[in-house]
Amino acid sequence: MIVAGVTTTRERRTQAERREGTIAALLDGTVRCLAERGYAATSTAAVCAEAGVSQGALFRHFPTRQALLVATAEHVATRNVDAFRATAGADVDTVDDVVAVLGRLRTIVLSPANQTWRELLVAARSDADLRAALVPARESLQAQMLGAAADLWGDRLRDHDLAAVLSIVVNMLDGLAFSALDPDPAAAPGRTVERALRLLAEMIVSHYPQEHP
Amino acid sequence: MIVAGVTTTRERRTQAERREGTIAALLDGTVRCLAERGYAATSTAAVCAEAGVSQGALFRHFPTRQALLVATAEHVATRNVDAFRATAGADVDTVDDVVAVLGRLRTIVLSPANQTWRELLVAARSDADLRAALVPARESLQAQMLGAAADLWGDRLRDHDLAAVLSIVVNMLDGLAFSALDPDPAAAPGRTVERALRLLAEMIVSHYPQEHP
DNA sequence: TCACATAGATAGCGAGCGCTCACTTTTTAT
DNA sequence: ATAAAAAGTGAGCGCTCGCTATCTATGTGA
Repeated sequence: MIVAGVTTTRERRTQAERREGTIAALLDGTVRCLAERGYAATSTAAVCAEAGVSQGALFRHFPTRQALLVATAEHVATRNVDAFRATAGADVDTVDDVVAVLGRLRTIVLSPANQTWRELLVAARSDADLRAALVPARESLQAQMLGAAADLWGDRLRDHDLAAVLSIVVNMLDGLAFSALDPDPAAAPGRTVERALRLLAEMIVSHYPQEHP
Repeated sequence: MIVAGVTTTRERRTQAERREGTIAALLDGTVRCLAERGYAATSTAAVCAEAGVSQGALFRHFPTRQALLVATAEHVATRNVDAFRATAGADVDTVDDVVAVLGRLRTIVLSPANQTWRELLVAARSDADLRAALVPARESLQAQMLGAAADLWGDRLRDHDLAAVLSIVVNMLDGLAFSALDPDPAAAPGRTVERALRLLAEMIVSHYPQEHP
């Protein structure tokens, strides 16, 4: 005990603040574990070590490991949409514009938050409960990405093509991220990826409705 | 013991035949486990149950679980190339031709053999040894797919665009397969995938070098 | 035929997993 | 001030995992 008037360095927090703090630490720890070590190595013990809390604290707030993972999925889903929206507002007039946008989208897709989301998607394939829990987050994510794509290309592509272009772009970038065997990005021989992205940009721009000069 | 002349139902096999038989059973069992239950649930016990052999038999032929998985990866890599090559030889003159080819490629990508390969790719991301072991198979796979693509589009696309188109197509199909949350394929709302594939086909055909009539 | 090498089966070990429980510490309500 | 409630701790339980040791069955070469 400390003499009155000289407070300890430990700050006083309400129960709600403590609760939110450790939950946030657990979610962040889970994201880091999933992105760095993968789904299988994301044990409750590993998450707790990363978050700096005890296992008892984890199981106070999440009844099961899967509940923690589902909460993490919803956590990163919102982050991913925000990052995706941030790319909107750029120009997409020329091929070079589109190449720049695709490059920025690529770095977003390779980010830890997206890596986490992908890890959970794969795990959900063999886990019916996780799969069901991921569906809502996934649908809202897709809807919001479509909205962001409309901001980008809304006056360049008709609605009919918008969703299709979005599907091509994000699935290709996801496919690249999934099957990247080299830890270093852009280590592919001959810069195939760069050429593929430029070709895709050319294809997209050439499908803009013709303007009559 | 049975009287001479009346052989038992059990056939007599050489040691080499027994060996190859159980190894083949183990590899097939591993493929089935990976495709149906996923990487984490592909335990040595599960594989042995699927293959109908004992754990002792498994560890006689494969010193470790990872060795079994690496062998399985090389096993399916060759299968995948064969399936991919089989799509070559079709026409790709019209948009409808290309749509048909993309549809066939899509079913190949969704096959169990490819699902297995994808499961191993993801696991390799957080397992340096598995990753290193997968690199050769992956490179030969890419090279052979490029060869098959040349058979398909060799006289329609110049070399410069060939690898780029291949990258777009297979990465998009892989991305679709990776992030498919619905067990039923083509259950997406509004047939977005079909429209995306058709748009991609249109884009590819419209990038054929112009012929002067 | 028979000693030997190879193939396969079975029991079980140590480690790590998800999770529980008895307990202490901190905040809140009276 | 004090009792109740909530948050957080850490030892440990039951279980499954990859893997080993020991044993039996089967084919091989002399």
